[in-house]
Amino acid sequence: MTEMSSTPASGTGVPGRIGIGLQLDAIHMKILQVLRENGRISVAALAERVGISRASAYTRFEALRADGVIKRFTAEVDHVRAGLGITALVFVTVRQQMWKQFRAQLAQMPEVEYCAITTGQHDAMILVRMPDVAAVHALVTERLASIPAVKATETVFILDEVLKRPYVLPADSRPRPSPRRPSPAEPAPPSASNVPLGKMRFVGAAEGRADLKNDT
Amino acid sequence: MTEMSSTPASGTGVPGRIGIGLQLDAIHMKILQVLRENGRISVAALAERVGISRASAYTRFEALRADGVIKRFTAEVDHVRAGLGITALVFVTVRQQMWKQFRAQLAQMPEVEYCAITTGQHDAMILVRMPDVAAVHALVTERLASIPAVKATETVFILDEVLKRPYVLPADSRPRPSPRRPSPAEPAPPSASNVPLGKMRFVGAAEGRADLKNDT
DNA sequence: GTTGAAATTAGTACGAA
DNA sequence: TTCGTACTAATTTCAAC
Repeated sequence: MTEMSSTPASGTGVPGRIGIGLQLDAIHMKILQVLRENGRISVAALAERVGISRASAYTRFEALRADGVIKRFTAEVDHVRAGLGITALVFVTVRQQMWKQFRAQLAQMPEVEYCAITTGQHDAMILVRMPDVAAVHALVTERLASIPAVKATETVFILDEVLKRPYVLPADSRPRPSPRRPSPAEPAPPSASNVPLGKMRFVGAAEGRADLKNDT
Repeated sequence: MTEMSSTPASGTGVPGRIGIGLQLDAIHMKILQVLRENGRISVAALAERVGISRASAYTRFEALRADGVIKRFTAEVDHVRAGLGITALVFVTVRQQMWKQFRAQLAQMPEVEYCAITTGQHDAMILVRMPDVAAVHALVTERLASIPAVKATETVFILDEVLKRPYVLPADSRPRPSPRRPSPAEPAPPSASNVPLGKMRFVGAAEGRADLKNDT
């Protein structure tokens, strides 16, 4: 009832993709930059730091949330302090045409913090946080290995997390003129089509992995 | 500013480990659980959801922040919407005794969202977000390859991020009795010492990597 | 640790530029 | 659109229990 960040008071109540039309300008970026470092800042303070009025800050803030640019606000918890001192990466090779099963099983594993489908020799990378090494072992050998969709796994332990930035924004790399396509006048920067990707030494996705989401 | 081990404004101004004395109980965990999903919830609403009084919620909230259990509050931004549509993992082999250099160079690369030191055949894993594939290529071949500490890299693209949980807590796996050591009476669960780690198929850290933080 | 007050601040709804 | 102001509602703080 007293939730601060509920989003019922917006026009579109569509759960999926909404508001793809919001063009982000420099002020939007600045707002994101502040918010990713201090997610609990008041909108008034945000307006002051960005250099706009409070009313504008409220409007933009709400627009960013409604459009899905800001997906959620979260607290970063020290997992060691919370009792999960061990972090491991599990690289999974998934049996073809069983991706749907794999995803379904993952959803039932709350200890998995992150899972990404990747190119390369493995199909997916999973990051898990566990109280001890034995728990990782149990997870991999008992729970993951018992999933039919899992063909093979390779586990690696994280010794230290050097850095974890809240979120990377384009402004971090270099001030791009605008998130639009470059005008035909200026010399086109190197694109994916004219760059020697072979130098990157990455392995393409295994065959049959192109269709990730619609699978039996 | 984006180093992980920063300790924001709190009573004790010690930069390193502070407040190691806070023992987390079930209510603390519940607070973390709520806060990781909704970082902008008011303390009043938090108290209501957790089932304690407002004052207690404030006390515990502040204690969690001061003790570093809650490291920061952040906004999760849709990187695609923000103009960074490509995510890649770069596995780096670091030249021995050049870890300090490697870390220093990483600090100057804002496009790096995450970096972890791992066991296995590679030494570090970096997650980068870029506007296009060409930018990844440029980063790897020009910026990373030019670092003396970097011996070799292997790049993999992320095709889809299946899940990203705000933060995993022990309560997610199963209700553990307490984050303390088990009493001698109960049968000890399998620990790291008596578990066949060989079945996990993970490769140990390369030699000379044990000393990660104090290096020349 | 909890309840209930006051003081402060946040969020909203208008106008005007 | 953005800004500035006033109004309303909420939160935070501080008191006593």
